Amino acid sequence: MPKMSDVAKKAGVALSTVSYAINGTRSISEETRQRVFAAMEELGFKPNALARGLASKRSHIIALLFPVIERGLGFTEMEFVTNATEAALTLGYNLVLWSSAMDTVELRALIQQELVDGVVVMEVHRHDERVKLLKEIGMPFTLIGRCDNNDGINFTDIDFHKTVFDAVKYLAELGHEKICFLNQSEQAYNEEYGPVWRTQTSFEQITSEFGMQTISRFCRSNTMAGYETMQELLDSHADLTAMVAMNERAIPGIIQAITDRGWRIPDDFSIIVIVSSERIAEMVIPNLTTSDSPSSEMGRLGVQSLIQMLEKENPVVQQELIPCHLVIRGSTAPKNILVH
Amino acid sequence: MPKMSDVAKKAGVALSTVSYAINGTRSISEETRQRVFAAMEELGFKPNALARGLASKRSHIIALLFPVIERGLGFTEMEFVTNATEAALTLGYNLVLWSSAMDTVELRALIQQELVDGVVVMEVHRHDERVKLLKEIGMPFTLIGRCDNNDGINFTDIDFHKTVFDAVKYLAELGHEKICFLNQSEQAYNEEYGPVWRTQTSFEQITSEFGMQTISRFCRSNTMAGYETMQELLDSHADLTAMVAMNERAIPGIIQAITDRGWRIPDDFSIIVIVSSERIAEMVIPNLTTSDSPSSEMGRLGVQSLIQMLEKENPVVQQELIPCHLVIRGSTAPKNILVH
DNA sequence: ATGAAAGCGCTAACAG
DNA sequence: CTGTTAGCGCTTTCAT
Repeated sequence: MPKMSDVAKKAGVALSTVSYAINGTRSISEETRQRVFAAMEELGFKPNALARGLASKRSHIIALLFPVIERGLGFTEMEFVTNATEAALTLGYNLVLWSSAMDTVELRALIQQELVDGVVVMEVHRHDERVKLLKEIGMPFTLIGRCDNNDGINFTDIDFHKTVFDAVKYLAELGHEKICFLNQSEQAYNEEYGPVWRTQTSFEQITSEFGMQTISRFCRSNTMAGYETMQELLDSHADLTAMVAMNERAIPGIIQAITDRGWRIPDDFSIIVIVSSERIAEMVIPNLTTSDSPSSEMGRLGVQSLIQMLEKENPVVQQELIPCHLVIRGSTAPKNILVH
Repeated sequence: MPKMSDVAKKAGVALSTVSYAINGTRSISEETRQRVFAAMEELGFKPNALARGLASKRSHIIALLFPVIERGLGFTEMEFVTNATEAALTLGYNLVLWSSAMDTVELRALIQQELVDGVVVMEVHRHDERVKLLKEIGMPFTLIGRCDNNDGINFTDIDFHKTVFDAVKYLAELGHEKICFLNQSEQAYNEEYGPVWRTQTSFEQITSEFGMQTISRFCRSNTMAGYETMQELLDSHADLTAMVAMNERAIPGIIQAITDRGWRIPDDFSIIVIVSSERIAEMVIPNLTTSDSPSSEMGRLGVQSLIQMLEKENPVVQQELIPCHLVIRGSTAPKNILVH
């Protein structure tokens, strides 16, 4: 592998000149620039990342604290990770994966290796130990999600309030008067996991603004839980005609419970799945009306935001709230005037 | 951040002694070892990854060439990535993500940065340019999947033949005589993408061994393609009673096409989805009989295999073939003796 | 069993 | 505009 000194020799310049030519850190006469690049080309030279990082104290590596599989998700995270990787690579960074389930001790140990320049944090909770740690250490970071107090903190999050609002509004316009919200697990809510906590809060507020009764349920993320929760729900509220759900894995159970009652979707019951994706929508027939998660965009933005704070001399605090995108498909319809 | 010289000073030993104590690269008296570790503890010292890598020429970073979203990608890949990350971290390595869609020029450029010690390659094709490149450069690598010629190459792959065999055998035992295979896209087959190519070949061979007619279809990975392909298929073969499918995203369309004919699953038609997962199985009611992909295991094994070849002085070539695990659920039943 | 010192391949003062 | 050189924080030979 050729090194910088080889390039310098071949170009007939000092080693540092090659470095400056590559990094553009100081002005260089066009002529020597040409010669240096020609020499690099000829030798197939690529700077050694480790040496560069050690000398400059910038590794050009960022870490992604990404979720282990457990909660309801899948596609959306994958999309997120794909786009984050792509964005990082495009900007000349490498993305390493760290588990979001890591405790603060493990996290601190990894950070102290000084391998990464910054961290993108997924699965953020309202009060997040990891965020506290990153702040304390002084490691640059950006959140996918947000905490309770976000002063001076970069984040990219879904606009859950607008997402819930749009869904409820759409159902209300279809004539539905009793709308239920089916959230993820109560445990996630108690842990104040952002998406679960925010959507719950927003739904309560929004239904009250609409003058509606607030009906909601927590539900673990699997088919059986969806079935049972939905059974219980319809037993308690026989006049329910619509639902907003944020629990992809419970969907088949929910649909089954509705079908078992002899009701049809969307004629007798409408359902919108929020923070979802086209792929989930198409897994079911009729295709689901969903509010699609802006995962790809967030992956890109999160990384870009982190990198700008690493590279700009005085970075601005970026706090982006991106709404989900409502896509109307086959699982929603005007309220059936015939009562069930 | 404390450095090694600080530890050495505090412990009253030479800098190199600290290094040897940490790496165990040469014997050290128990007493000094104690002192060194006490000093490290006290200072909260962690070796700098970049410096260590530069000096030792081993970064303890490996790259994962992982797929962009396009093919059937989803849960299984996510599981794979999660476990690979976990395994790497456990063994003291960091995993960086590189896109599997990268061409050989980009790949070469990244490799020449000498950031990574080895590469785990996903989405392997029978004749894979990237594999050729890695060999040529002399970069250690392991495949998730395999090529046509695997002499001396480490790989971890699914045992597609056994997977197809088990599925066909199970259906045959249920009395089904005409069984179709629904594969992924013809394009993937023409590109000789491992899973698509191998399952196709195996299915042809196995049905012929069973004395069955070989009926198969390629199908793009979306609901509509599934619907149309299934329509055409049932038009051509009205006496078909069972199917093996390796195309998760086409499933809803397939089911719809069956239902549209007035047939019920599994009474009138049985279906097994291979190289799938419990999560997919549960997305549909009745829950699908699937042959689950050993993604987690492969993620772990792939990484372990790569790391052993990086660390052992004379590594053995590891070539693992892992079968999918048939889980019988609600989409398969004995052949209905009443013809359709 | 331990120490001294020469790099690893770069970046970034410092000097002209 | 360019060259010289002192590190970055480790590993690893070479001594002792």
